[in-house]
Amino acid sequence: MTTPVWNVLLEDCPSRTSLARIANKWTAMIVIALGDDRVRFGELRTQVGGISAKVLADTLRDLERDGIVARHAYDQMPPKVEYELTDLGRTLHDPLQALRTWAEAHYAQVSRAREMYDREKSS
Amino acid sequence: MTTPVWNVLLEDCPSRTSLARIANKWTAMIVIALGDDRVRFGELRTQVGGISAKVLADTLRDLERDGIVARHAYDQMPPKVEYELTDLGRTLHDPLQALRTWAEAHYAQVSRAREMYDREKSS
DNA sequence: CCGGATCCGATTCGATACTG
DNA sequence: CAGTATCGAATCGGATCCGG
Repeated sequence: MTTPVWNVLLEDCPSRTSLARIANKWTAMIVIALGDDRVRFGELRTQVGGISAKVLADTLRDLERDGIVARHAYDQMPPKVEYELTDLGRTLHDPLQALRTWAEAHYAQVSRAREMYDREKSS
Repeated sequence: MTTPVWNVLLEDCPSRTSLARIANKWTAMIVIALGDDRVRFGELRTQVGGISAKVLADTLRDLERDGIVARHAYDQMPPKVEYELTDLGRTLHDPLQALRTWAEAHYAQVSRAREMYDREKSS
């Protein structure tokens, strides 16, 4: 059995679909917010500030489809649904947390670069 | 002097703009393709398979504005423009390469999860 | 309370044509 | 060669209404 070697830089490489899923700000925020916990939909909605119910539901469905998130629906009224990372999803936590750390740690520098760029271009 | 602490999970935190820039498939592919080299526009275009000239130019401009990429334009005819990562951009290489590695390494598992999900949902 | 369904505007993306 | 301009197509994202 041969194991194909994927390369996301190649135009039609299917692995690009999984890069597209994880290299996404909503995915990053949701995976970070989930961490090691089981989190209810509404709680997730408050933890990921400003996300709409639609985007949260859509992204969670995509992540569930890709085996990154597990959905636990209780048969109750009112409904109660919890989400958590699968084993596969947990392997994503550190890489995405690294992106989050980068974004926060270097924001000041990025912001200064933007101001400088905009000042130069307007002159 | 106080150093503000950013948190991308907060709705109006400005650091979210920098997360949005880096948690993006085109950004990831371009930063990976640049690596430690100076690369011409056209070469970059072939290395990042399937990217259109418009998207490549737009993304490079955004990355230049954020101080992640440096642009070197030679005053020649025909034109010659090279791009390379800045020091800031180089700090992004490993985190984004980690995403690329994840996407390639786990694609098979993701693909199986998708097939299973789709089979269950259609029944 | 947790979504699904729908509509709609905004943004992204891609193909084509063009220019210095 | 390295873009820009323009134009649709497609995707993303938010608001609203609805249903269990």
